[in-house]
Amino acid sequence: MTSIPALVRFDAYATLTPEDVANLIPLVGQPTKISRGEHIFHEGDPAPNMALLLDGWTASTISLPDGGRQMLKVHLPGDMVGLPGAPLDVMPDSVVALTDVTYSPIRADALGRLFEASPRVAALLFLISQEERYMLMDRLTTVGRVETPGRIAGFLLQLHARMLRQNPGIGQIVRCPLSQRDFADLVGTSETHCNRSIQELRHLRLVDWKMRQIMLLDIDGLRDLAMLPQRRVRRDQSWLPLVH
Amino acid sequence: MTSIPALVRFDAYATLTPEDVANLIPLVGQPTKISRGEHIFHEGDPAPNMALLLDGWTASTISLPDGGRQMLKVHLPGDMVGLPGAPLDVMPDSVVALTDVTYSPIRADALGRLFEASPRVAALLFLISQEERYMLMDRLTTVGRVETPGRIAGFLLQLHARMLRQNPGIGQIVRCPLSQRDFADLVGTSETHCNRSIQELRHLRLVDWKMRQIMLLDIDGLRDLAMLPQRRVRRDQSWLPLVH
DNA sequence: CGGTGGTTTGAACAACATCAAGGTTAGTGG
DNA sequence: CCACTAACCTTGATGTTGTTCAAACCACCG
Repeated sequence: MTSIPALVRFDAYATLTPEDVANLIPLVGQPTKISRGEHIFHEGDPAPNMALLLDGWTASTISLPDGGRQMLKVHLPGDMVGLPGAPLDVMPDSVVALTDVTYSPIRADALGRLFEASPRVAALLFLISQEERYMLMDRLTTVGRVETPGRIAGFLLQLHARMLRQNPGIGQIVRCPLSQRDFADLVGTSETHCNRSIQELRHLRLVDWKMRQIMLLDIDGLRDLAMLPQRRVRRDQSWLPLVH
Repeated sequence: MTSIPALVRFDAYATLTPEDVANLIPLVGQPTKISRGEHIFHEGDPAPNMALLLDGWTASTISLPDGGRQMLKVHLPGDMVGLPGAPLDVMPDSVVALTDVTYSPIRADALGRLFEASPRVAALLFLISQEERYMLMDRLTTVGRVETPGRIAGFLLQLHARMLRQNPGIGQIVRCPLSQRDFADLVGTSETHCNRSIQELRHLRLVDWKMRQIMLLDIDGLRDLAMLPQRRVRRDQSWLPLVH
């Protein structure tokens, strides 16, 4: 593990060398602070608009003309936001702060120089992007094929696994700034039905859910409901380019 | 546009130079043929297992213990499959041939050499991965927040846009080897309800759908139903590394 | 003490799943 | 050309899951 918490995602597959870290430093710009509820960018803003989250939580959302909103992902410190907009003319999603947030903008030309300076870090960025893809695939699967309690279980497990990787020792407790309204937007259901599904999870003794503190009482039971296997990352990526 | 059809995805953002093409050639192995219904790989197979689709259509699916199945994406020639499994120990999804198929395996070590040999092509690969992400985000949004006819509309529009990019001149006709059962698996609904939703699209004069030939009669109407904007890729990616 | 944001409940209604059957089409072998 | 099969499409009936709207409840905060 590197000593820089914001780079946790990069050393999931290989220990970052001092050279790797030196190559990553120019990527991130001046830290910026925003308050809960403010946006890093809105859907429709000119692309690219990328950032590295340093502190706090954000959420990526897409809004619909009928007032509906799909929450695609919540981001933790160390996550990068705005990357899916890189190929496009305008950003496809909005990123809103769920807490007070500190982030660093990422400039596209700095990204270009990173690819040139370090094939190895570029390959790590490739792996991180593929991670985002399978996590989206898992969420599409539960939202498409599983009933609401299972969708909630699936999201909770995915979030818990991510929090564990970045902060081992949280145990089975998920502390997060998400309201039941937010959970409904995450799993694609109404606030009312989300509330009743949470009560069902409580009644099955799978979770102890009070306000914004969720204790996972029966991880295997939650996994059965979500109907998805646990994903395990493979740390030996022997194909990765070596440091020059 | 390069003259090699299987590399269409790569020159969406910048014209591939002869050097770029030369760097991509070693990536792909011996072409392999399989028949409709056969798999390139199964979920649970050891990772990585990557390939470049040369001819025919495939689909990526995740199966659930209850017998359900979510279809995540259909792949066209030029698409790469198996990339989301790269960070993992086992493949998260299966890729099955929807037609007779020709593909080339992609070896991980060849991928590593590509990152070293060409920062520019590596950056193109980064952009392609982000494209896959926003397409998944759009699908998660329609499946989560839109009713079945709109989900079908959204998938059709996305597929049509992809087919147009790789083969301009198909007009408004989508010829594809997908049954209504497959469409149900794609949009997360039952075969019965999918059939009734297709009839609704027909009745609204949005599509002319017969067997495996679908004519999009009213693209704007379909877009209204799907409630998603058209995504436009930005070809001027001035941050891309230049050829050495 | 009156907001405000969040959670919980009820009741009526719409969307969707499930099961079962019938119909249609394309393909195959005689 | 016809009989037969398999895959696919279509329809009906019934029950469940989820939505919508409205209101009550609760904790926290200025």
